[in-house]
Amino acid sequence: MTKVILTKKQKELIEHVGIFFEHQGFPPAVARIFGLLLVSDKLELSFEEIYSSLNISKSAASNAINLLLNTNKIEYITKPGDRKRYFKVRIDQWEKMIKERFQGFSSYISLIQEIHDQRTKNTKAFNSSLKDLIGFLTFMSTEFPMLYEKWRKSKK
Amino acid sequence: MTKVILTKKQKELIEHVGIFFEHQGFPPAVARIFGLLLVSDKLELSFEEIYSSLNISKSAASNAINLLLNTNKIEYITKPGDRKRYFKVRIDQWEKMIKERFQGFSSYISLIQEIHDQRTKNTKAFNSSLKDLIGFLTFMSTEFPMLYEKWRKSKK
DNA sequence: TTATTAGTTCGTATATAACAGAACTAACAG
DNA sequence: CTGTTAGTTCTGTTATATACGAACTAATAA
Repeated sequence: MTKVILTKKQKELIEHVGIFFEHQGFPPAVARIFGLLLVSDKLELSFEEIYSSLNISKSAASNAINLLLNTNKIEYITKPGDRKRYFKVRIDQWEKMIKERFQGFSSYISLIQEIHDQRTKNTKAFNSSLKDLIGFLTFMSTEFPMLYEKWRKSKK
Repeated sequence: MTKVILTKKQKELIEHVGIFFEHQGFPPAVARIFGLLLVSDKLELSFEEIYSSLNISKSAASNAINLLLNTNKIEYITKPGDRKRYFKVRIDQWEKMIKERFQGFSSYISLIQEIHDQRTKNTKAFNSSLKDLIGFLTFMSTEFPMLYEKWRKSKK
């Protein structure tokens, strides 16, 4: 029972983060583990610390951790002469996550384009709204990388 | 059985659109109905046309349509001396949908802020990455409205 | 060689989402 | 009044997601 010590506030925040990530489509246990790793004072937690701190089963923890590893949300480190793995948030990957959110646009664009292309020509106003939408999303997806550069420079 | 006539290509596209909206979190039947209304030559479809064209039950259609109405994805019109309602996509609402996508950022920001504020001060690098992330998202959420204006002007 | 540790895998229970079908309701039509 | 239409609500079924717990495995330790 190598639990991580957590204040009441931290426990509440883990639930809060958990619910947030559930809304993003993660299963409850996955979302809690991610929350724990974000909130805990200790950044690198062992398998046992994770499942015992959250009162979830080993199997649930195993599956959840593997999901988080596979989607690059977390990674693990090892220590010489220690068989355990220590899991931590891949905070370095946040840029990628944000970009993925924008990437969503491009599949949105091609879907709407596909709809537009097969539509009857008789519904002019509707088709032109679709065109508008495509135009806007295309504009956004070209502007976004520039905006990103702008921010990167302003940071220095 | 007042089915809408659909080409094979249109039927396929409805499924394609359906799967896309399933990924966005809509139930299958809801996603199909939305797909049908986007793809069909006829823009305004009656209750019966919808459920019979998609081979879904009346109850499924009723619930799905109400969900789409409640979330402003569709609306309906009526015709004098005709008790039916004719449902159509609220294409005018697409701007709002995009904005909602960005609105998501602000709740993301406040969550990360909350995590950052309660963290131990001992994990400097990690905390500073969180700060970076907050800075970037804040930057994006202020720049977005400007970008939107830029597009609107360029359109005219 | 035996025990322990660090996880994984498998079978099972539980909850819930999604839909079908039938019964129902409200409005209007004849 | 009686029937019909347009849609809703209720009940039951099925499929799937999630997690538990126990058995298992592979590596190290003693």
